[in-house]
Amino acid sequence: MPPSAPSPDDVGALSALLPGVTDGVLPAACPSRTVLDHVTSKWGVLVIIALSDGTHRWSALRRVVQGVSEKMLAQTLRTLEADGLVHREARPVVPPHVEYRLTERGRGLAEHLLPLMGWIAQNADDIVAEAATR
Amino acid sequence: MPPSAPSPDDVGALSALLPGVTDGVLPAACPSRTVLDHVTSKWGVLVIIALSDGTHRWSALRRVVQGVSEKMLAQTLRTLEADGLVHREARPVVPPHVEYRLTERGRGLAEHLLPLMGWIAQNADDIVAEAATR
DNA sequence: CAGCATCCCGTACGATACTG
DNA sequence: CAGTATCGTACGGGATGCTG
Repeated sequence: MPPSAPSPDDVGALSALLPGVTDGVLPAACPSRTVLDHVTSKWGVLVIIALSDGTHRWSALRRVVQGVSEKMLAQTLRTLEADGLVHREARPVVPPHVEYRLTERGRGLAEHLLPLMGWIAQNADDIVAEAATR
Repeated sequence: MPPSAPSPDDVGALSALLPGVTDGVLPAACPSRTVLDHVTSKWGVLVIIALSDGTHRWSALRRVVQGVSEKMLAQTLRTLEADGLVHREARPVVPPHVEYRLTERGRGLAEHLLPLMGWIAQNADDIVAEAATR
């Protein structure tokens, strides 16, 4: 298969929609894919959403993000922390008191996730109702 | 919001950020969670992004969304189709010719995913570089 | 070309128990 | 209170082969 085959279809307008981001293709092994996987991990979006209104303690996060296990909450927070999206602050008191909040970078991301969540919440009822009929 | 209101951290300002969406909690079993799971499934975001610049054939999608297997591409497309986000059109010719495009609803969703992808693409290098040092 | 069926494996995930 | 440690399983998801 000749790599020079100029097909007007496969080199779409993606590059125009995501300027400087793609050359008409979404590469498998690239930093964007890694970050996307972290963010769209099972609990990533929900944790970031939960933190977008300010600082929360571990126990508060467990209550807000309903259904998350201790293990997964910890793992998700570790990943987001390593990515510089979440800041962890532990106060050396007894009993322990640990707070989590978004970093500057995390807030930048949340600015995109909040509208997305809003859209989903507005359309979810219609979508699942429709999907149930098939 | 009146400052006199005793907001003890667990009833956060989430409700204000996502008006009418949450009462300070992100419920486990609800339509929003279902749709979120569909969209943030491993290939959901990428397929929608790939379709945001117009109609694409099956084979084109496989080329654009690099790394996706036939099975997962099919499964993702079925789910998105059932959710009314993607439209499938098969032309009864030999050999088969099947086209996919976003529905109106799907375009509404893409309007939120594109900026998100843009942000990720811009920040991914820094994030991955930083995360590697830990 | 577009895709389903089948097999099979790794790991993501949850439940439980334990600790600083 | 805020986690780790350990274990077991379900399921996501890849590889292959077959079909309309």
